[in-house]
Amino acid sequence: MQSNFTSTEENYIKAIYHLQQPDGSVTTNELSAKLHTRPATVTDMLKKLKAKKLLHYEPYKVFQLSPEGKKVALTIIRRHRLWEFFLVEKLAFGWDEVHEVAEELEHVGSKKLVDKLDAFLGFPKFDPHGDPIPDSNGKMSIIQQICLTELPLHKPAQVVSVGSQANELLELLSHKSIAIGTKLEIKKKFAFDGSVELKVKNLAPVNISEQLAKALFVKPL
Amino acid sequence: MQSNFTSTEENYIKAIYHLQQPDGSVTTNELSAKLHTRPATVTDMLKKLKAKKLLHYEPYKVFQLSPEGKKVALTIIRRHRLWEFFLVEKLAFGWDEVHEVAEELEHVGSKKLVDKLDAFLGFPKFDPHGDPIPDSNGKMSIIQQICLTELPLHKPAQVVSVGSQANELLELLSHKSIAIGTKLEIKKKFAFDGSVELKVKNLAPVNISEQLAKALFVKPL
DNA sequence: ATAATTTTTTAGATTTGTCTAAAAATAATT
DNA sequence: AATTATTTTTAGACAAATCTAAAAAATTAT
Repeated sequence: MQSNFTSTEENYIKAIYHLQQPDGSVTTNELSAKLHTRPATVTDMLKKLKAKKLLHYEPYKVFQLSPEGKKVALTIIRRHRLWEFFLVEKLAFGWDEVHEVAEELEHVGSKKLVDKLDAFLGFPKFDPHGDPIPDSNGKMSIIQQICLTELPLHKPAQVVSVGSQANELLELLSHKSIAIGTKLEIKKKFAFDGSVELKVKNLAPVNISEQLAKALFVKPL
Repeated sequence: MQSNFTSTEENYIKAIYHLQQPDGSVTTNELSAKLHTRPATVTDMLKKLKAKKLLHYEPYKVFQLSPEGKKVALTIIRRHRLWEFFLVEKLAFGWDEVHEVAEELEHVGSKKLVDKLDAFLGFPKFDPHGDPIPDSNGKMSIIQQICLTELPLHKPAQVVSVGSQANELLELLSHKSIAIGTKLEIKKKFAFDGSVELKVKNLAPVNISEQLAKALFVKPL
């Protein structure tokens, strides 16, 4: 009864899931870019995933996961986010250095392991990046979060997630002393370049670029 | 600076290490049997490991790990035993059901992960089967343990390790209520079949076969 | 609507880890 | 010592995941 897909297949499934969120479909080129493989390689895998009934796919058309594929994706995401939580909460990793390691741990498939880990961690609902952790049935909590660019001036809010796990982003955030849970408010918006001036309690105001603001998601308080 | 061997290579290295203990050398057939692959397949891998300077090997001769190979083996064994400890102590796995899962986790190579896990667990010296855990330099504690077959009559002793992790063995031990740490003594030895009668405090005497006695290692108290 | 461009797929090759069958080397027997 | 048996290696093939180069389909532009 254990899933039994290769790590490679799992990586494709996960990538398709993320690209098709919330309800769209995905193209060969998008997936090829995300996984850093050539389009020809992607095509081969699409045929394999279709044969395993995980994917709705017809040649030259856009594609999306089947319900079974989506279920598999959620179990992989569950494993990934539980391990991230473990690494930060128990092993004292920085929240910006867990992604690569979790990327490996997520492919250990034992359901018993994952469920016991979940229990050991106290059934956490969100990972250290603020992303929801699916439970053993694939259900996730939804956070009402908005992009920092949509936060009104002077409205207190708390950072709940970041738009990607790119190292460059995480490095910049740590440099600016911004992390999940940081409470902040916007003091000023600059129309010229879209940059905004943030105020975090006890810290000097910082100016962040529009790109960075777009990668931050907050919950108004 | 991360090792960077494939899981398959790591499995060969580990198997060679165990077969060559304490100082002997290994044959193609032995390794083939241990890994359930054909001798021809083993030969291919031996050439690859030799090319990577992990193995002393000449065609048609017995072989053994080079010092570098041994170092790699010890890091794999370290990972395996730390994860076994984690699974039993933190996730409440039975000590007889952790082997397969640890077999997967051991291939996650991040040194930082392993060292932080080690610290989280309190730098344990022995895994749940009583086997010593190498430290981050590859050093292991040695236990002065003897085989149960060598334990004198009426000498109290404590089980410290088992000869293999075969499921059949672990099942039998759990049926007989014998585990690592169990204190026992031998009440009688039967010359006819080598079986022995054991007494564990608060339990009725049990008779165990010679095969089983050979798989149990104890520390006289 | 036809031509040009982009996207996607097909075809053929490569690497890793495996296999079977046959050949070569070593070990055991008579 | 010569023959037989066993062990090990070589040779050739296959599946998985990747690549490059070329062909086919779809999209965009003129």
